[in-house]
Amino acid sequence: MAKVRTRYAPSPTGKMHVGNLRSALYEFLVAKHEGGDFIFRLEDTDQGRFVEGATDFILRVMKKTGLEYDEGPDKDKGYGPYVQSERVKSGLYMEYAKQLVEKGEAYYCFCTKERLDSLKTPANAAGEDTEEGGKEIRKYDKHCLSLSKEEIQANLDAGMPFVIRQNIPQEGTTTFTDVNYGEITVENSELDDMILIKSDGFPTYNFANVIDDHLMEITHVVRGNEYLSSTPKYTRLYQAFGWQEPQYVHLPLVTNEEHQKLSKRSGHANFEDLEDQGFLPEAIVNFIALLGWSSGTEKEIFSLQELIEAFDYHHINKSPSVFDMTKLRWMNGEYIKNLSDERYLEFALPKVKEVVTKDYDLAKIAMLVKTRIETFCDIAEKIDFFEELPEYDTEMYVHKKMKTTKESSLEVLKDLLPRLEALEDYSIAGVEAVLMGYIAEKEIKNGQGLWPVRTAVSGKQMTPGGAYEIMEILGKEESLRRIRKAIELLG
RNA sequence: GGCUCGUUGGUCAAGAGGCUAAGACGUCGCCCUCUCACGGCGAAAUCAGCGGUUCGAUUCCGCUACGAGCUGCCA
Repeated sequence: MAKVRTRYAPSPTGKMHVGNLRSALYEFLVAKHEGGDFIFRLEDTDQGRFVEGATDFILRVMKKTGLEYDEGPDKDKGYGPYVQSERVKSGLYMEYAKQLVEKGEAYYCFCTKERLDSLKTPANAAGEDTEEGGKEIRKYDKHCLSLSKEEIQANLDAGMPFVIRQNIPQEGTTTFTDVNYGEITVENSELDDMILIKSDGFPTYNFANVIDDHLMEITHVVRGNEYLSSTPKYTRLYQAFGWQEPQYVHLPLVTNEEHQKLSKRSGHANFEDLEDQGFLPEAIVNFIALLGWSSGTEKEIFSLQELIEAFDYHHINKSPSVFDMTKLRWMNGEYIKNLSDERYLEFALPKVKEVVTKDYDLAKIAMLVKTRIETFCDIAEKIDFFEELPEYDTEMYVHKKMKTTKESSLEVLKDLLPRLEALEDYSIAGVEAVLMGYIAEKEIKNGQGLWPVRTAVSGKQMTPGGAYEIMEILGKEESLRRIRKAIELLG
């Protein structure tokens, strides 16, 4: 059996959409699972939509996510060039298009935009108005197919702009097989004579795609569901050339919470947005891998390597899936917890520095929240009290479950103040010894003693870590200052 | 409008004629605990509807509803 070859062929028209990233990931996985090759090809035939820097964006994301390609613009293994605009220069697409014209499978079309538009106007579709109304012609009427060889040559000689269209028969049906969706058959009369070569001489995506996939010996075409409807046209192209079709693996759509197509505005449309929101590349990859595919086991956390081993494209879902930010957040939290402390700090420290400017042990602060955050952007609001004691309501000292009141809290703090002032070893262990010693001595519950202290030094009901940890980080001077402040507020 | 595809809890999903219909996220409760988390335990919650086929349908077929994609000299 021939070696599996898949390709990711994006158009450089913007940032990397997560839908595209998932296609790229699946293409990568299909190839790698079978020990095949993953090819990167740039489909930049639409000069109008080209966005400066978009290629770099895409390349950067692929690098970050670990989707390393075996062949690409900078890795020519004999199938290059891998950039379509460069291939255009060789006149390759035009040659193939002309081959099709020779065979009668394609034809020159000189129709103007005006004529084409008039075809689409219901009012001009004389005689077509049925009771259903709204009759609109959406297909080209093969007007130029009837042009004689002489007429065509004359038009060409006169320098008239032209396109080359595929000639699809009006009769019969076309059938193709998708690995995921099965056999699909459509009436040829439903198919439009799509343009192969545009008037600027560039091939359309549809045409270049077929030519390049064949020339590059792509065995599996993995792409979004949105191409399902145009696949029959590709099938006809392959048949017209007498080429063998690749295996098609169409992927279900990824939607937002409203079941709509993911849009740029929804916040999870592209990879860089997600990164900015504090998500790790590995978590993003893991999450989108599970959108439309399941290993069939209970395992949900997969490294890229594990995905390669487990991925079987025969188990891809058919129905669209919602991009659930809540679950992504959970998964990201799992990845954060599993990060080595070193790598965790690389991401976390910058976030801590944004909030804490005082001379505290920032790494200790960062470690306090490691199991308490889901994204790195959650850090700020959890540690802000280190920088400055927030204004707080003394009602916070009243806690039924802890059995604390303002009075009992005041007493605890007053009792503890001199003991802490006398404490030299202001470490977690040192502080703990003092606090627990006091609690034991007074025969009160841990909460009765610790709640007031933690509240006093943090000014918050909820804090990452407990009283000892916070006090050690704040240091003796600052924590005592906060305790005195509390006594003052309660007094 | 036409064509194509889809529909298992709120979400991701397993399932592939007979099961109390897995598991995960989220939600709720309990345990742990100085708070919040982590961790542990448990609960509620699903086969879109209607007809067939069958001894028996989530699973097969049809229809309806709903959703989505395509219908570009975009990809």
